Amino acid sequence: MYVDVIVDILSGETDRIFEYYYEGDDIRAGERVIVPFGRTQKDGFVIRVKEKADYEGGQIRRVTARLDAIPALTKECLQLAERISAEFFVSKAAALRLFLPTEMRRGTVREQFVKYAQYAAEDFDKAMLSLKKNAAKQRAALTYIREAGRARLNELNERYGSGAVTALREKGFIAVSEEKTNRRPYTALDREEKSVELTAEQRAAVENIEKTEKRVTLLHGVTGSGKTEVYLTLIRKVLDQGKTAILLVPEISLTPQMVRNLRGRFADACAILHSGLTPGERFDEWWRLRSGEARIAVGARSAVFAPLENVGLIVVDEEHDGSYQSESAPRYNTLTVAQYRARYNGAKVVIGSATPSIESYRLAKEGVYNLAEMTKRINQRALPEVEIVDMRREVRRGNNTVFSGALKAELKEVLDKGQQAILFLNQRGYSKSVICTSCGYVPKCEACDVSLTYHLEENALKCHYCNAKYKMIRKCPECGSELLRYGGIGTQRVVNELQKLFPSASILRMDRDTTQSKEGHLKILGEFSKKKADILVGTQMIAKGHDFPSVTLVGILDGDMSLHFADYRSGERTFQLLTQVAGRSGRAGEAGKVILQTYQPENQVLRLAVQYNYKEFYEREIALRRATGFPPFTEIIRVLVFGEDDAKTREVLRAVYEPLHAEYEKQTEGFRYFGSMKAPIKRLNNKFRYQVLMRTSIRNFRYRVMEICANVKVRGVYVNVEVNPNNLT
DNA sequence: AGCACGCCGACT
DNA sequence: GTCGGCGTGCTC
Repeated sequence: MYVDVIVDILSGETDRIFEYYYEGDDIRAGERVIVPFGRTQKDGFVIRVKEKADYEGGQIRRVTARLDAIPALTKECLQLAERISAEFFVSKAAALRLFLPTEMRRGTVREQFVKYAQYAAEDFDKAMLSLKKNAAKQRAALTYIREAGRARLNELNERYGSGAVTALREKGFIAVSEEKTNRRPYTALDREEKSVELTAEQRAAVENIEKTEKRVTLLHGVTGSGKTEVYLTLIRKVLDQGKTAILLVPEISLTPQMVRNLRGRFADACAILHSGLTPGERFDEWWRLRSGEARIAVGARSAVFAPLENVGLIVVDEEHDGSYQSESAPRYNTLTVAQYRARYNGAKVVIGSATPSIESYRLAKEGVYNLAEMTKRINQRALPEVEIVDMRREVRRGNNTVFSGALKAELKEVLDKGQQAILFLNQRGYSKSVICTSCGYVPKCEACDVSLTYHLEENALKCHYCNAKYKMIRKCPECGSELLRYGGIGTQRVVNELQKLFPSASILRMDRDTTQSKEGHLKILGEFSKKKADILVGTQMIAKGHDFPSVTLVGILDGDMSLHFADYRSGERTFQLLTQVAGRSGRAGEAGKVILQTYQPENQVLRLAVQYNYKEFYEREIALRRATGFPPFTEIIRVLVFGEDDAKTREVLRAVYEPLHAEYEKQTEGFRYFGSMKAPIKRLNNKFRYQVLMRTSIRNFRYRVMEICANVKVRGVYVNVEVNPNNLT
């Protein structure tokens, strides 16, 4: 037989089919093989098996070895990889790699075996008699193993000493066998089954989703409306039909909660896939899915590539979350991949959120997606009351700390009552926006209505979407104040100031630095929920999905910071964030309180978030997008060209720019913006970076862009094509 | 991505 | 004279 192979090399030059010969007809598409390549041996993916060869340019060489007992990739994976490669401008090898955990490729991780001792004596009494008088340990061990039938060898060794156990083995009274074990993550999260009665609204949502002919359902349910229970019910039904399911959550920090629910309901039928597992755990969980032992995959975005067959349902929880877009190569969009998989399998996709992304909600409103809504919280509990605190007034009063008077007072009360509080602040962005702390003014681009970013080298403010340059301001043009502030505040500083304010309070910090270790999120959250600390200070990672019954106060220190990110989605992100954060307060019993500190108390996005008024927010936002020409009315396409050699990189930039510009000239009216420039980060990892940025309403223009970029192949210079990137760095 | 082939500068 | 720099071409 002949096979088409994609060699596992990440280079544009080699990213095409190479043909090999295999003696025999038992080789399958989807297997991984070792093949001779030039004068080396390389790993490769068999993507097709055929009777005759097509290659006529020279000798066809033989496959050196086969790597998989069962093909690591299914037919579906192969097809999907092909589409992903075409859709996201990713090489075929890179797309194929997505389907395998890294430890599969490196081969460093093996299956783990555990030795078991088995009772093997023919006649117990005879055996006992044959033992020497002083061999008390051996007698005890033999008696034990007869009772137990079998036991782990190392456990037996510990109890009776390895000498005695070895002696029994030699006499043939016990036999030792090896068995494969699965390394299992989060064993601490196992719990008993608990069935929950669905509310009328939840039942209606389930029915709605089951009934619809549409592939995708957007489940829009307010915070606390019990979306998880709807997912679990749907998964149960899908499993009952003999199918499998994938459940995606936005971040690793959220998996434990979901795992707890799933383990309770489905025990070992669920497997976890994400980067926080140890290599051994990931390897075993992956194989449990591949072999059919586990039928539900849970995890962050990469779990959409779970090696399941016959998928009946893909759930994307918190669908608005930015982490579903892969920001580093290979770039892909999880929702798009989920839809491909669903179409292939005839499965349904359910995307859920309390604050859907503008794009998704629009598709639902237009009838492309099915829409299911849940408007009531379970237990009818009220959403917490949000108080907006005007930080400009604090500044005027001479309070230059990050805590307003109101927040301090509330914190004191919480501490006195022995309750808990969460203080939330935004991640310090890479880009610095400017805000007037006297009046809340933020400089914005006149053309794009996006916050400007301060560039130190040029001492200027720039718009990242159209490259417009503005003079840096020393004074606020609105109120003349010189009290301008750049960027955000850090968690460390907040903790320090807080400790000074409340010396006896115990404070936990949760941010990227403190959650590096394995299951670090879990540890911090665990400590906090066990009430080992009074106050938890953190960035957005604490905003998501955790339940802390005794938290009665949530403070948002810089409620408008996310509004000023240099991003057309900053309004959307802010609304989502505030809604989520507020949802952390008062989840059980007592009503919670939320304090939102801001320099722009009159801002409409904040107002609507405080009222939990998504629909009005959506109407406002979609009108704004239409007016300013941002997605979903246009697509932002960015071609990033980078390389170590500046001159060569510029040459490549020219080579893509020129044909693109010709397209632009042909249909200028289809573009909102077109230009080329240095990337906002001009040099990264020793590489010079340039970009062509465009905003166009021409449908499918991205494919034209990819076509053009695919034609430019220069060694040492890399070209990326991104559509609606989450950040422009 | 590797690896070899091939054509120009400073060394035993 | 040659050792070795990295530009270019090829891998079924």
